[in-house]
Amino acid sequence: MVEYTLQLDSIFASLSDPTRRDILARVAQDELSVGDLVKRYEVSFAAISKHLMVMERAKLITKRKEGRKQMVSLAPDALKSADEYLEQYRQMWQSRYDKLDTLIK
Amino acid sequence: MVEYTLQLDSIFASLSDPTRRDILARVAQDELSVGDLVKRYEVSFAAISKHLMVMERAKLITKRKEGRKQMVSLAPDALKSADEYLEQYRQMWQSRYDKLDTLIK
DNA sequence: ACCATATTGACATAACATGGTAAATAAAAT
DNA sequence: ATTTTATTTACCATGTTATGTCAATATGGT
Repeated sequence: MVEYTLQLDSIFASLSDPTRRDILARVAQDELSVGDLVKRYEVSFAAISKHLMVMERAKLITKRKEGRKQMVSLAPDALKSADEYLEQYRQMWQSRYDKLDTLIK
Repeated sequence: MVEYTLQLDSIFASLSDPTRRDILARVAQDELSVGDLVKRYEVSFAAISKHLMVMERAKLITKRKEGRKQMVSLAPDALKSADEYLEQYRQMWQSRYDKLDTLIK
């Protein structure tokens, strides 16, 4: 069986690393260069560059050349498919809460 | 930096595997034994058992002993923290759409 | 007690992830 | 043209994951 959604594999794999989630949160606020990001972590330039590649493959971020810098920002609709995936389950626990609500009243 | 949310690490890591997502979808529908699940995939009993352990650690599923079987079901609130995580970003792309909407009108 | 069924544990292995250093590339500044 | 700055690649070590086989354990049926 197993769905055909390779997209989700890479998105969720990206999100499973705390450094990458942190990077995502930062670039969602401001566009930042790779070097800007490196300054905020204890790891090497190369390590961050690799995290960014993982995130770019998952289409969570986009890069834009600006002179010799690479500016990183949140991709439009970055987390949309992840969200759509959760949607189905959201309805389940929502309805569970609704039932609880009803019981309470 | 880097958040303290180890919970999210294991949830997203769990979801990054298509077999595990598929298992989740199945047990969200019905409670199934480990053996029932094994029948649906081409991999070994042990492999499925391990996938289930990963998902159990992430608190996505729960197991319940019934005789010599282990019945697997979706954990209550399984994906809630993942959903809460996405929530912040949801607002971002939502507002982007709203702006687009405004432009169109 | 014995056998069949269901599941996990131990161990092996191949693949992949992560992170380091150093070399390579690219663009800007001098 | 050379140097400096920004970033990526290549290469290496280590750790983790996915999966397999086979042994061990647990439960239920006869």
